Amino acid sequence: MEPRHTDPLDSAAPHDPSARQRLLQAAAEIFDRKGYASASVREVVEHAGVTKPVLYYYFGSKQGLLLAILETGARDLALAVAAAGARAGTIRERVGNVCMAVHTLIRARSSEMRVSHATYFTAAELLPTFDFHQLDRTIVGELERLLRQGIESGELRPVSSTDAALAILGVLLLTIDQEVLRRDDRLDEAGLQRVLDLVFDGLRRTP
Amino acid sequence: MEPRHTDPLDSAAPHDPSARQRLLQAAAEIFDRKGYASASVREVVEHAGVTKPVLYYYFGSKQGLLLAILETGARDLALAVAAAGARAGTIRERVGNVCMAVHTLIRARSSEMRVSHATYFTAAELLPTFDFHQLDRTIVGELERLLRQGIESGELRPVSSTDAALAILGVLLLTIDQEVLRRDDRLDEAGLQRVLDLVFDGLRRTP
DNA sequence: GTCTATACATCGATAGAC
DNA sequence: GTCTATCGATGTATAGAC
Repeated sequence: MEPRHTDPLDSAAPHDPSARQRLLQAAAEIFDRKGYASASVREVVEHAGVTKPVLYYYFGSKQGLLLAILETGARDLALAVAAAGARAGTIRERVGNVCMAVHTLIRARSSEMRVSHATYFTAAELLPTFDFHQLDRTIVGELERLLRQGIESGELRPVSSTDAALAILGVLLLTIDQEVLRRDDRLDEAGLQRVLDLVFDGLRRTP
Repeated sequence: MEPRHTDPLDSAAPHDPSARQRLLQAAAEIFDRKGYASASVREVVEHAGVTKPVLYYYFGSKQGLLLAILETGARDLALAVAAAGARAGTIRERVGNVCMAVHTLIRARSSEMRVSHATYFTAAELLPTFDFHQLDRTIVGELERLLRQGIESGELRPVSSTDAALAILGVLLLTIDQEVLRRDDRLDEAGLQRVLDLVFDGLRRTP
């Protein structure tokens, strides 16, 4: 009877392979709707169709369940960004690909991503030991790498690649925030592309 | 014995003028550190040096206390943005003033602002009835108004003022997120200005 | 592995005296 | 207005049977 919660990414389950996965999905939905702290494990297990000891068997604690959600989300986001940045094209296109990939992933996995986003910003003292900073560095690092390439090739102006990455990150944060908030006037992919183009082309009138 | 919590912005208190204010400050710090849902009223009143009935006398409930924090924060932020945008100068300077004002206010009142920010993103179902959307519209509206002026005067390119406002909002969100997360590499005012300049001048090399 | 039943703490909020 | 004392509900987690 090994404790399974030592590796929350392992998707195989000893007896009922679906119980663990159902718990993850149910938790994402409930944590999203009521907030992690306000959600009760009773609600989660009922929504997942299991009982409390099942949750504690797989995840060890309520926090372990949250941690598993954060880890899968961060892993998939990092993978999507790396894949999008690696595709061929101009730097502007490749940066656009990264932004679209993030946008798409958040839309596709909204509950998990909203839970991750909320956790990111809520109560450092309460947080489980999860290195959001590493995810940050991965994404910003990928942007900075692309922009530095663009500067060296002459496609972009010779500015600080760090500052440029932050400018792009701003557009990314805008998209993320809007998706997370489910704003009714939120940007679709075309709108995201328009704003991104503004950052590349500038607002100032060139004389 | 009128219930005072009908107007959370009223700063006058019947007997002990400091008790209400001390509760607001203590709550901001505790909600910031542990999260609203995880913080207990016991902790808050102890940290404020009062007893539970005092809290319920002034704010009616734990949620009423949160609401009072959100309202003062939103009011002051809206006032700061309006004042900064009204000052004379080029549009680029005035937009810069707005961003700096937001940046300054968040640094000065970090607990309140972090609590507001976390609430903004956490668990719509749990949220008190607070119209964050109105604050959003105020800030974005002010940006859009300024940018439209800049477009009409010829200082800026003839782009969509809505898209341009979103591009600037991205820089603002970047600043806010960094301050809220207390990142050690977060932008100071000079850095914020550099990123803002990049958005005005563009990343692309102009041929 | 998964169940029933429960232990045990803590929560938000209030009653009633002063 | 502010106190002490407490209520009733709910929380996470676990013991013990199977």
